[in-house]
Amino acid sequence: MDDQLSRVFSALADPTRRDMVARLTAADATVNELAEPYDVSVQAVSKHLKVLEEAGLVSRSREAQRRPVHLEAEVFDLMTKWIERYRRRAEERYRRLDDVLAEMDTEQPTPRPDSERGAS
Amino acid sequence: MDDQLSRVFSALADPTRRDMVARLTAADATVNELAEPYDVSVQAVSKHLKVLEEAGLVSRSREAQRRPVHLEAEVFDLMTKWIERYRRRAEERYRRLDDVLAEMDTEQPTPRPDSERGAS
DNA sequence: ATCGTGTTCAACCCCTGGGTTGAATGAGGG
DNA sequence: CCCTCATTCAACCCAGGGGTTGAACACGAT
Repeated sequence: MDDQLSRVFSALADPTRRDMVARLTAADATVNELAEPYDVSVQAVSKHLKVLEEAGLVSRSREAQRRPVHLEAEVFDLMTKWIERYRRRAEERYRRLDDVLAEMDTEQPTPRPDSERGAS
Repeated sequence: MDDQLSRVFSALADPTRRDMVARLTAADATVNELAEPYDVSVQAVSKHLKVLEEAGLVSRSREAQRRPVHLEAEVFDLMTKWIERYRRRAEERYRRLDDVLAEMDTEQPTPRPDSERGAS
């Protein structure tokens, strides 16, 4: 778990953390406020927040003794970009496949113009 | 790890699996083909595929001895929907915040019309 | 200085995840 | 029928994740 994208996906793989993110879209909150609905210890929630913070999904300021948690929406774009990029490719491929299938009604051999690759 | 959203996020939290998905947008592939670039055993890759399959990201048909792996792009929408939903809320909140800040130049008390919640 | 509240650190437990190797199964091809 | 290739199952190892409890730390209030 080193790159940011891994951290973000991993952070959101946990239902509790997703719920926290969901709640933070409504308003900033403190650790204790966030912990209240779940029946786990405050420390556990603090750990969850650490994960979200290291993923860049959340930031914390200091305000008296409290450390309000604030959602950072920009990181969502990182995921969206990754997802859209490959979904687009996949769909494009299906489009090509349709073309191929359409051609197969008329022509025969249809070689394999195997396309470019891309890593994460 | 029970619900599908968790499985999808969790599946994509692994760089190797993301890379497989990326490569599968170009063309279907067999387990061995997929395993080739990585220096892990074929069994390990087979396990990765199982994870992707259980997340619904991938399907496998049978073609002679081979079991070509095929990307299922629809599941991406599940994530996109979740992400967009909460990003939208977050942005809307910022918009409201701007309004509040603008009002603070003129008025004083500004109560807290705390908004609705939503779970995963 | 002291207390109380909010938050985090530390040590520990247990279970899952990703990796390994070795053997089993499936499905043509000789 | 037997061999070979592709894939999966099984057993195991080790690191890390999520949970716990108990102590420490950081402030504000008294």
